[in-house]
Amino acid sequence: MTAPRSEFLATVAQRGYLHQCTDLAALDALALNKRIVAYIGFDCTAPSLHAGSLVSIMLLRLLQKCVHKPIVLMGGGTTRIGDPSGKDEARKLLTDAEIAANMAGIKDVFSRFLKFGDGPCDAFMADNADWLDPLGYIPFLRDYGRHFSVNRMLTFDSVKLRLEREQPLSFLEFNYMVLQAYDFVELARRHDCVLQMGGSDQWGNIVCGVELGRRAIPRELFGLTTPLLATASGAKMGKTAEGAVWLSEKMLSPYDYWQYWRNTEDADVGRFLRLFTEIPLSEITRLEMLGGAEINEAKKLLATAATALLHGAEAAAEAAETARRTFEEGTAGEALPTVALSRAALAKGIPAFELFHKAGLAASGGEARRLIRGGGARLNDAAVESETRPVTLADMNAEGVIKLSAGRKRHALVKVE
RNA sequence: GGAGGGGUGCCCGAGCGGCUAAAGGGGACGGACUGUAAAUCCGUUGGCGUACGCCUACGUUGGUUCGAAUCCAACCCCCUCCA
Repeated sequence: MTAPRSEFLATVAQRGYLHQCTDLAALDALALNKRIVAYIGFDCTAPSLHAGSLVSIMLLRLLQKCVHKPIVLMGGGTTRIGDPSGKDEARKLLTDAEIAANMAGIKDVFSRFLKFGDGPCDAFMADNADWLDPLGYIPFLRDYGRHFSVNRMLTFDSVKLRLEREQPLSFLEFNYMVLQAYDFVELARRHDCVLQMGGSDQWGNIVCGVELGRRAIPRELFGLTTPLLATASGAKMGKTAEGAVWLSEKMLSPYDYWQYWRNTEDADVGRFLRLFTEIPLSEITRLEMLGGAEINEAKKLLATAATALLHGAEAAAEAAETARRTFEEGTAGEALPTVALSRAALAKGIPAFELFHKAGLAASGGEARRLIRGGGARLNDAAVESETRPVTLADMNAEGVIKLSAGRKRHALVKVE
């Protein structure tokens, strides 16, 4: 088909958000003529979202910028079942209190990216527990369950994967698809929502909703998915050694968030700039042409722009400055993780391995010892020779700080409290 | 309900009475090389102790044995085939 003409879909296509769409031409025509309402659903399985959800978040933000109306659907009800898509095993069931707490954390993330309110394009947050909870199960099955062919359901990847791997799929999980489809219909009825978006792993669930809309309302609904992101070398987005790249500063500092983007692989820079920043496309085209070491400039822009969207321009600038001081000047910046020790403890001297452990640069004393033995530990930029070398007040520099490094990238500061 | 197979470290997976904190691979971390990239090569990879060492660990609980991840019993869970 020809390129989309609506501002929203044209941008979606140009910036790399588009994977599949149920009917791109018809949706484009709709988006061209009127304000559309679209939603993406989010699980409440963790107290925050992580970088893996960022494509979806940015997509809702883009929708709003194009003067359409985004709905963020919290899966307060469906989280009680657990989405089997892409998973080998059922996840453990969360309590209602955990779900409520997680929901609060996720709301906080969205408040950074979307404008909420009562205006025509203001974002709006829905919770499917509102309609799933009061729903009696038997009437539900009578009205909607009959529209689902098990044969058809078995052909969807999410189900097929489990069956092929001979992993059990409980009847409860099997229901997830039906409930998510029903969410779409309910949002269409209540809020005139015509489009559901999501990651490509949600395609089956989304198509189910579109089909249910046609049969049960009936009404033409649309689905659009984003590509499932992996780095150029195949690693999953949003995961690092320490775990997920969380979008909450309580779980991942702005500095570490900045570092995550700064360490993007060369081959991903252009793609990530398009998806995770709002830098104009013409500028991105120029940036991704940079070769060799120059591409590092593009990575810094990516890191600062992405961090500014989430944590604000000030925190992003501070992270950038700390990184500049740490890596380019070889000194230390304010945003590095810090441990405070009592003057008395330092006066007495602390074995180096213990200090590295305390500073969070090693998970255990043993790991710290191995780090030192392997030559990866540095104190004020000088290699630590002995595992038990006492670290004392005499090691403090002029600013009263001791800088610890594990490898070239991980640093921490020790201060006297 | 019957007959088989299986549950091992972050993950996969070998081991099937002592030499086993447990092969191999993946991942991760550190080093070299670089550009805070990728690829490659090298090293490390349960906890605690400076150290001979101690503690914890092979689904759970007991048992046999000088000694068990390895043998026995019961229980829990998973898979396959049959009814």
